[in-house]
This record gives sequence, C-alpha cells and structure tokens, in this order.
Amino acid sequence: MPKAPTVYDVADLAGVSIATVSRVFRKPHKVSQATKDRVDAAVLDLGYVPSGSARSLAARRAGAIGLCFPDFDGIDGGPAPIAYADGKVIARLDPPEDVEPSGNLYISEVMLGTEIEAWRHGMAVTIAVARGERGNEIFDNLAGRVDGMVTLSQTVPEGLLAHIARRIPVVVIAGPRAGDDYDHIGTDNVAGMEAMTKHVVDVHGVRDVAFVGGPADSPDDRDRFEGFRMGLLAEGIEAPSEPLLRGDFTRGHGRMLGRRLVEAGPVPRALMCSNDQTALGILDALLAAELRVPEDVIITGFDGIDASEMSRPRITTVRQPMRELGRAAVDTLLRRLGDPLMPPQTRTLPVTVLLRESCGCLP
Amino acid sequence: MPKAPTVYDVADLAGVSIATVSRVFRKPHKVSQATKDRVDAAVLDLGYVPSGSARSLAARRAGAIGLCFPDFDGIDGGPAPIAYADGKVIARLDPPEDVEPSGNLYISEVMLGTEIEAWRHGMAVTIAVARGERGNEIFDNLAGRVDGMVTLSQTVPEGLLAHIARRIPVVVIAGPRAGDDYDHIGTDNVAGMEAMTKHVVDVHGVRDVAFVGGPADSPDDRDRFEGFRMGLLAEGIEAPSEPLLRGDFTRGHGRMLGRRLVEAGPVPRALMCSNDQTALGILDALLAAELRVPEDVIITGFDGIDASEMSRPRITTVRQPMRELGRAAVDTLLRRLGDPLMPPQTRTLPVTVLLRESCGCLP
DNA sequence: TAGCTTAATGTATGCGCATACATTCCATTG
DNA sequence: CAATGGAATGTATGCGCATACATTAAGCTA
Repeated sequence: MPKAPTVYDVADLAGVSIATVSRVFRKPHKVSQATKDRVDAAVLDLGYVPSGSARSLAARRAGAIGLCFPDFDGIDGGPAPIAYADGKVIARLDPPEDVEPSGNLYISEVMLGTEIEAWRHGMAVTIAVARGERGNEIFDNLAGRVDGMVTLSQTVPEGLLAHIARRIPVVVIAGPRAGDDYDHIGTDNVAGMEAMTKHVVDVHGVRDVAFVGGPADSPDDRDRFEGFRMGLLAEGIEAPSEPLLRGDFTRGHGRMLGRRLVEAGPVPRALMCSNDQTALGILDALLAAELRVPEDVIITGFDGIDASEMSRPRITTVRQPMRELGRAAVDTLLRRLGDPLMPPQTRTLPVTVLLRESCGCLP
Repeated sequence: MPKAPTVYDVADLAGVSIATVSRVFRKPHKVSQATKDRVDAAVLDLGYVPSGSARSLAARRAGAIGLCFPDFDGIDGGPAPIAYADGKVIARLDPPEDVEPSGNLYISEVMLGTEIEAWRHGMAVTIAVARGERGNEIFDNLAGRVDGMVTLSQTVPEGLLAHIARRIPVVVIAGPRAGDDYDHIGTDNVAGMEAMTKHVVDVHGVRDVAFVGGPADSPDDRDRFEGFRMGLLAEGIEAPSEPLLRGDFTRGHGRMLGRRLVEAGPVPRALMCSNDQTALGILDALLAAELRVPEDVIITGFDGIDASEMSRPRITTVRQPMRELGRAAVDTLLRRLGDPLMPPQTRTLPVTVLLRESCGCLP
C-alpha cells in the first residue's frame, strides 16, 4: 500500500488549491461544475479517500459515537478460528451441542438500535468492550475518539466515568439515577415485575411465590425485587425483605441454585427469577430432577432474550425493548450535544409481559 | 462543556513539556516516576482525555477497524422510541405479537466476532450500515477513519470498493473470489449443501428432491445449488441444471413460493432451500395448506439463524459459524496490515449440519 | 579529571484537513 | 465608465498530538 494521497496531491493534479479540494467534499455547491469535475477526476485517478482523523481534528468533531459494554460473558474468544483451504470438505451431522451460546442478545440488540439511530443522524458507531485488565484503558481510548458515549452502568468505575464526562456527554443505559448527573435510559423493571407477580398470583392462583435474585449490587435486580414485593403486597401477601436466593445472572449459576432448591426440600410453587438466564438454569435443574414445569413449579424470567423462547417449556418473561434502549440512548446523547445545558435526562421505556408455557398460560 | 484541555494545558500545569505528557501516555517507562506523578495529577485535575483524532493523525494509524454491512432488512427504524417519565407504570400482558423480528442474527453475530478479535489486538471497531441513498458516502466516510475494513459482499458497488482498497486493506465476507484481489472469508456452502442432500437421500430414503434457490446473482446461492447437485450425483440421481424455483431470501417470498408449489400440483417429497428464511416461508405455506412436515414434505434450510429453531417443526439446516466469520475476517485483516505484500487470502470456514424435526430426524 | 554512556526531558516539526479571510474575476448598475 | 457586489478560488493558520533530534544531567571509566 503506497503512501495514501492527500488533499495536496489531489490539488496539484487538478490544478487547484487544497481549499477547493476540501470544498468539493464538504460544500460542493460552492464550487463550479467544471472545477468539481476536474477534482473528481483527480480523486478517482489517485484513489484519494479523505482522512477521517485529520478531518475530525480540524473540524473539532469526530462524527462518531461510542458504545461501551462490560464483559458480561467473560468471552475472550480464544485463538482465531480454524479455517481450511478451498476444496477440503468438512460437514458434520452431529447434534447441535457445539453451537455456541447465543451470547448476548441483549448487547446485540442494543448495538443494532444504536446503529440505527446514529445512522439517522449521519454518525458512525464505535464499539468496544471494556474487557480484561485493560478495560479502563479501552474505555478511555474510545472516549477520546468520539463525540459522545453510550455505556451500560457498571462498565467502568465511577471515577473514570466522571473523568470522561468532563470531556464528552455520557448516557448510561440500564442504571437508574444514583444521584449522578448523567443522562439515563432505563426500562421499567419495577412495573414489569409487579405486573408479572400479580399475574402469577391472580391468574394462576398461586400464593407460594419466591424470588430468585441476581447480584446484590445490581440496580436492575434491586428494582425487580422491589416490583415483586409491590406485586405481593398489592395482593395482600406478605412480602419478604430479601430474595430467597441470589445467582449471578448466568445460566450455570441458575442450575446450581435449582439443584440446591431441589435438595433443600419442597420447592416453592412459583419461582420468579430476576433474569432469563437464571430462569433457564433453574428450569434445567428442575427438569433434571423430574419436576414438571409448570405443573409442579411455575418459573418466570426477565429480559426476553431469544433463548427464553427456545426452551421447553418456553419461559414466561418480561421483555425489555432492547433495541429501543440503544435508540433512545443515542437520541438523548444527540440532544445533549445540541444543548449541553439541558438538565439531566432520565427516560424509562415500557416493558411487555410475555406469557408462555412456563407459567401455565400456554399448553 | 468547556473547551477540552489539551497536552499543552497539562504540560503547563505539571511544569513539563508536551513531549513528556505524551510520553506518560505512550511510553510510560521513559518517564521518571516523580514526573509521571505530577503529570497524572494534572491530568486528573484538568479532566484531560487525549484526542483520538489528533493521535491518529500524528501516529498515522487509526487504531480501529471498520465493519460495513448492506441494509438487509431495510430497517430505517422510524422515529426514536416513545418513552415516559419515571413513575408512570406501563406493563402489558399481551401476547408477543408486537415483538420485533429478531432481525439480523447474522449481522449481530458477525459484529460480536469482529469485536472480540479486534479487542484481542487492541483495536476498536467502528460499524456502519451502508443504508439508504447515501450508503456509498457512509462507506467512504468509514473507510477514511479506520486502518482496514471488513465488509459483506454486495455492500457497495465494486468500483467504490476498489477505490477504497487502494488506501486500506479490505476483507470481504461471504463473497467468494470473483477474480478480485481482496482477501475473502467464506463458509463452505458447497460441502454443507452436499452433505445435507446426501443426508436426505441416504437417511430418509427420498429421491424426489427439489432445490428452492435464492437470487440468481447470489454467489452463496450458486454454491449451495452446486452442492445440491453434487449430492444428487453422488447418489446416482440425475441433477437439474436450475433450481426448481427462486425466491429472494425473504420469508415473505418463501410463503409465496410455497403457495405456488401447493397450487401447481404434487409437491416434491423434499424441498431443500437455499436459506432459512425461504424454508420458513415455505413451511408457513405448506402448513397453511394442511400438508404435514416432515411426513408429507421434508424441508431444509441454510444459515442456522435462531428463527430456524423457533418454528414448529424446527428447521433442519446448515449452520454457518457466523461469529467465527467476523473473527476470521479481522484476523486476516490484521495479517494483511502486517504484511501488505502477502498474496490474496481466501479462508473457508466449516459448516455444521443441524438435524431437527423438519427432515424427520427428531420426533 | 577528561571522556564517555545513559536516562530524562525539551524543541521543533509535520500529520491532513477545515475554514476564516483575502483576492480575483465578472456581471450589473447608475 | 466607474463603482458595486457576488461567485469562485486561493492563502494562511491551527486543530492536538507523536516523534526525531537536540540538550542536559548524572553516573562511570581509566
């Protein structure tokens, strides 16, 4: 790859000044057609592509927004995939046990939403996962190259986030306000879980309901538990002050909790889980112990990931509008860029309760 | 947001030169501890975050790779999502008819794979969809701000791609070599479809097999049809020179084809489709016509999207390692950056045949 | 102690572009 | 025909950083 041509090269070849070359790209209407044609020809001839770095520097805007996630799954991917040359035939007829977990639908959907909304405003999206020991560095790096940042809560330490926020606007997804000054986008965890709880009690007539939580420091988990309690209280049922058990939001941990429940004696009539992965893990364990779902035990989840629809029975859950989260975050970010003095925003998106087999609503 | 501090500000406050500030970030080992401490303090004090644009410009590398997709779904998203303020409770108990289509698992997975491999090499990923009339401009813009580009074939016109490739390395996913000089990452369409064909003939004893193709200009489709023919020939069955029908890879079009098949008279005993969406559409139509799958008609797909696992019956299909595609693309891209003179690479990733209900393998 | 080496830091420059401002060229106008 | 104004283009500068090279200080050798 020979040295890339610059505005100077194009200007020389077209016999114009660099300002004119720049105008052909940025303000075409200010250049005569004849000149434009000569410049275009030179551009094609030389294979010129404007440098985004130089442009961003000179224009004082990056034209991109950053999206940074924590490393939910601890995926480091291992070495790059094995490949083989053309002609060698490999096809397996195995059952799909080797299919990788669908991973983070959540992240994927937020990404898609982010991209769509960014596109509508002519911006690119730069993504990075603050993964590993250099996670903070990754975050910092990303912040330096974008006009604003969307991040999930808990991605980096508060101090770093505050540091970044002095330079560019930051929108936090899924973390409720904690007295900070960031803009926040959340979903209605409380209302969702409250509605789900009432459904289980009202429609299925169950009063022996327990809550299986997630990490104690998760704001989402806290809100969902709060919704659970409100649901119970509204039904005149005494509400516990703590979840029956806590997992770490992974399916594996959910399985462990399920086994523990089975061993500990009679399993509650209904288990309301703080997320889908936990619900799926518990389902795995209960089915393995020959319990029937929903006949013996009702299970519900939260999130609405695709995997919740692929289990048998399928999981009744509360769907978060994941793609909308991304879109709303970008929308808010761009508003903030337009009006830096606007007071801190908090937007809460509505959730949807999805009734399926695991609560007994579908056969 | 007041004017962001620069190296100069930090240097002044710390009483050092800008070179030293820069070194604290880039070559910390070349700075004495005492100096480093003073600089760090100034950085925190001022809220300094290095400008990525300036860094990229000066260092002549962006530290990011680009990922550009075509607009598969024609999603423009419409206006940003409705939100409501805190406290207002909305939760619905409707069936999930409003759940948005799972969209592009394919794209999502490639994104995730790309990000993982980029992370392993300390690079960020900038994504953009070449969507709408300004698609080419988006692509061009993206190209200017990254060190290399991963793109799906058919994303932009060949001329533009060639133009970009003069400046930065380009890796094309899913498009087989067409005599061009790009690096390519593909999946083994031929072997996958051949194995699937043999399976249907051998295991299920079906000889009345037809192929439902996709767009005639799709290289993937061409290869899959070729695999189909090879499978038949290997079984001693005469192979057609053209697909029985062609769709456009969408489910809607698949439904139409399905209805047409039903009307046209006896439906072949097995329909092998060039992608999952088409298979799902045909399944919809056959079930609507009261035909039984797989008892009356066997249906198979290709891709392994999640939706293929959520239908009833679930679709037997050939799974592409989508995440691995992204990883392999980045891997190849970085090799290319390391050795620009390396001959053009082509890597083909193995596929997996997933046997499920729609061919009769699972009850 | 002169001469040499190495560590630490500073100086000066350029990366490639956008843009404020200056200049040139015409077409109008009175 | 001189004065005016707008369109098209050019000149000059700075965006914020990395880095080659220069400089200084300090330790070490013979």
